Amino acid sequence: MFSRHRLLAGETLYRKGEAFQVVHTVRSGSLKSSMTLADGRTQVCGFHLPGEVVGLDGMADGLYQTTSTALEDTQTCAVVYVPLLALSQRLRSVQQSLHRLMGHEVSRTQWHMLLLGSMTAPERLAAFLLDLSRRAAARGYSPIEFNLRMTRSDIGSYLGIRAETVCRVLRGFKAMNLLEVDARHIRFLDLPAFARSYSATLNWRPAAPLAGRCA
Amino acid sequence: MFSRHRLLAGETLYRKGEAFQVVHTVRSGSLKSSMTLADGRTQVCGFHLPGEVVGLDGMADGLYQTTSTALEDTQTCAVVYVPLLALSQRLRSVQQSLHRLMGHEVSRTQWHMLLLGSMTAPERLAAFLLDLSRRAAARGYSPIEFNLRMTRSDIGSYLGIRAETVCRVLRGFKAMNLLEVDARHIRFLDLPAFARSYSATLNWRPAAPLAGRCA
DNA sequence: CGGAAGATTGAGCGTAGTCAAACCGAGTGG
DNA sequence: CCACTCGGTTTGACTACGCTCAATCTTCCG
Repeated sequence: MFSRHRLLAGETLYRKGEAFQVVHTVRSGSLKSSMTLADGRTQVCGFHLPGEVVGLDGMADGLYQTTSTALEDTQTCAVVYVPLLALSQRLRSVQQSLHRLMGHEVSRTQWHMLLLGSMTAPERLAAFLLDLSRRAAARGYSPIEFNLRMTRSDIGSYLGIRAETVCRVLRGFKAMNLLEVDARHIRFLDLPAFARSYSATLNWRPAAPLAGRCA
Repeated sequence: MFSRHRLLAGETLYRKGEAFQVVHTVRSGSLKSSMTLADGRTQVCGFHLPGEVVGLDGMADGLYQTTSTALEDTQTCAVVYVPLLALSQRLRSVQQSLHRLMGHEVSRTQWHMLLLGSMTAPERLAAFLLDLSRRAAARGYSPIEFNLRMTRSDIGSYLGIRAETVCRVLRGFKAMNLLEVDARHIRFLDLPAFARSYSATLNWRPAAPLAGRCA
């Protein structure tokens, strides 16, 4: 029912269209999941950090809808879906975890629709950074200082803006003394103030990790 | 376990923050679900037609994340969640339907992220119209001719553009002899051609309705 | 009939996109 | 150890798509 996976940066965990057999929990490293249009335009749908769950989008009709790619050396724990289903029929707690997880996936993507449909570029980037900050804190790391694991293009795609715009907006934040940016390292100079000025963008909290451990 | 609800245009089925108790299937009429930012900007997250299911976003943590509003006189069938859970533990088919439904909700919103993040205004509107066309067909109505139940503002919000842009793009389609627009009535003049020219935007298919009937 | 909400259209503007060049850092191989 | 390459990042100049604001028109109800 459980198995380990090891990926190098750039390798895929699964691809759009593959048969959905397992969901994964991230043990270390990080992933992005993305969709692609016929003409090559792609949209990053999410970034996945340790403790989080990937692959639920395959549940709709047994085929993955996105492609999941490692951003760095990454280890996951694959959980086979069919026995998980059976287990959730016997154990109410498993059923509940599974439903909460899926519910969170729904509300996370809905919240992201709000971001993509209604926010300006600086608001999007602020929401993104605050989200990463919170997720870092949730895993026991500093919320005011962390490294981005993804490229500017990935960030831009995720936020519906261009990589160049990501650069310019970061420069803007820097100029306003809101944060320090050194390549992929981010440090907030006054996180509460930053959060306050973009509080409208601060609205969503991460899901609790799947109960139970990797075998 | 089941109960009927009747709404007039503009009335809400549930509001963000309310306790999640039930999911609804739409029996007649139509609804929109939306999220709102602190400063009043809103994002329409979806439109819901007869046969479709509303309210799954409450599953994340027991509170609805969106507000669901009737676009016209509407009837729904409410299904109480707790007994539904119990039922899904006994009947594999119910469990399966529920999971597929949630999976579809995930992939629908992911697909919409792609639209909001990567497509131009005409592409978005084309995707929207083609989606409505397909859903009309799925319910046994003409895919080439139908009435919009929502305002231009709602469409714009849903697509991440302004109502004025919706008008202008519709006028553009009209000028290209792709379709006729009379207020809220849409008629495709050559649906296959239209679908072909915007095939990149055509990528998602609707969920099967929830098995079983309203008591 | 009158009022309100929605739809349409136009003019002008601004945010973010495009294109292109320079820069940087990490690997690789001579 | 340095030169070279290659992806990724940064910056600038210019453009354009879609937004804003405002006026007008239409439709729908009370």
